[in-house]
Amino acid sequence: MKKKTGDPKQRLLETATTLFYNQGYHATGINQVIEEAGVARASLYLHYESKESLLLAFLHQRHIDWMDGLKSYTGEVSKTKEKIAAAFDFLFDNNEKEYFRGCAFLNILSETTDRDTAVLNVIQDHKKDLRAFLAEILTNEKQAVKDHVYLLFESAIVESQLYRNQWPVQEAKKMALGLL
Amino acid sequence: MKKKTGDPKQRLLETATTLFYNQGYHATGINQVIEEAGVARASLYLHYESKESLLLAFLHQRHIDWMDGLKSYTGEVSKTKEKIAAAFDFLFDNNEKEYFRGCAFLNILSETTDRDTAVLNVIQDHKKDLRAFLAEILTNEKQAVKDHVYLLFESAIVESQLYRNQWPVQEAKKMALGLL
DNA sequence: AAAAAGATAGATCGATCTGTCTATTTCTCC
DNA sequence: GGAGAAATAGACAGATCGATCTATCTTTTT
Repeated sequence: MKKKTGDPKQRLLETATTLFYNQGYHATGINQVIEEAGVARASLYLHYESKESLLLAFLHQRHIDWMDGLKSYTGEVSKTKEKIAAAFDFLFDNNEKEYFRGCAFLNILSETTDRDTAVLNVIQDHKKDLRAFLAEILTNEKQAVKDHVYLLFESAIVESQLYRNQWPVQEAKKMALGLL
Repeated sequence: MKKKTGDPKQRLLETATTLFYNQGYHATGINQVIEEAGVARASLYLHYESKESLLLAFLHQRHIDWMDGLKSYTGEVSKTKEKIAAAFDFLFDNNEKEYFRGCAFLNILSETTDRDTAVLNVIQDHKKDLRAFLAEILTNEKQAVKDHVYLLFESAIVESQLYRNQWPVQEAKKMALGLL
């Protein structure tokens, strides 16, 4: 029993976020979640009907928070190139803050089969939103450039997680800016 | 009990490959492995000292097989551009054969924490080998181009898994060839 | 103050988990 | 055919899994 601030539902979501993100979904047991959230077992099932619904709640909240973070970075500047640069800087800072744990959605994707359609949909929707957001910044660019920047952005996330190093973010940033 | 061809050790590795790759490491239990391999429980621990060592054997074999497959594609042609095109074609065909299950190494990476140093090392070594292999094909190109192609190659894998669609492979292929 | 809702601890469920062990059978090789 | 290795089935251990349930306590609302 650790946390004690906020209401139980909020603490469960926060704890699940930390655990699912840092050790994975299947590697995290419900017992650990309730223990670290300081919440009774029955309270979990009062607010979430199953472990999977807790996962969905986590992904949903993560999408909001992550996109908000990204928007706060790109919103600080006005030019297209600056916004793209800011987007990569967001990845850079995230890596520092979250110890190169990579993309929460892609990580869960790896644990997901085609049968988990609800989970798969949330993940795909998140990436579609991200892709649309980048495309809007690049509104005056050709579709090929929009796609290209998106693909570099994605590999920056994955590869920095893989190598536990910022070089993919910095390289991908240079390449993306070079396309504009 | 399903498989019955080949020796038990081989069947265990084949079954573990299928299961770890398609449903994930933590989602796969040892019981399912031995049941589908048609092998006694004791036989598993005769050949592999733990579940993790079976995972390491899977990753090791997968590295060999996957790189062999890649080399057989690029070995068919002689020009640099053709080899890069062939590398992306390999991804394309892999997606068809393996139902967009993506990169075995990146999938396991998502289930791996910093404490699993043995697993993490195998994954990083695989990607280093891949990167070196692409760099060798691009031996006459600048380092920035080598890195760029590598990053596009990686996102082609990840994004086609995400969308269950070949467009990222085809787009990344065009972009990579456009750099040369 | 009474009623309703929220939260608690903890027992319990059946299933599954990784790993060990024994005892028996099958195979290989000389 | 005989010795030794390999493989087998299956019991077993001890822990954990996700989920349900009861019964009690606390908080909020009216």
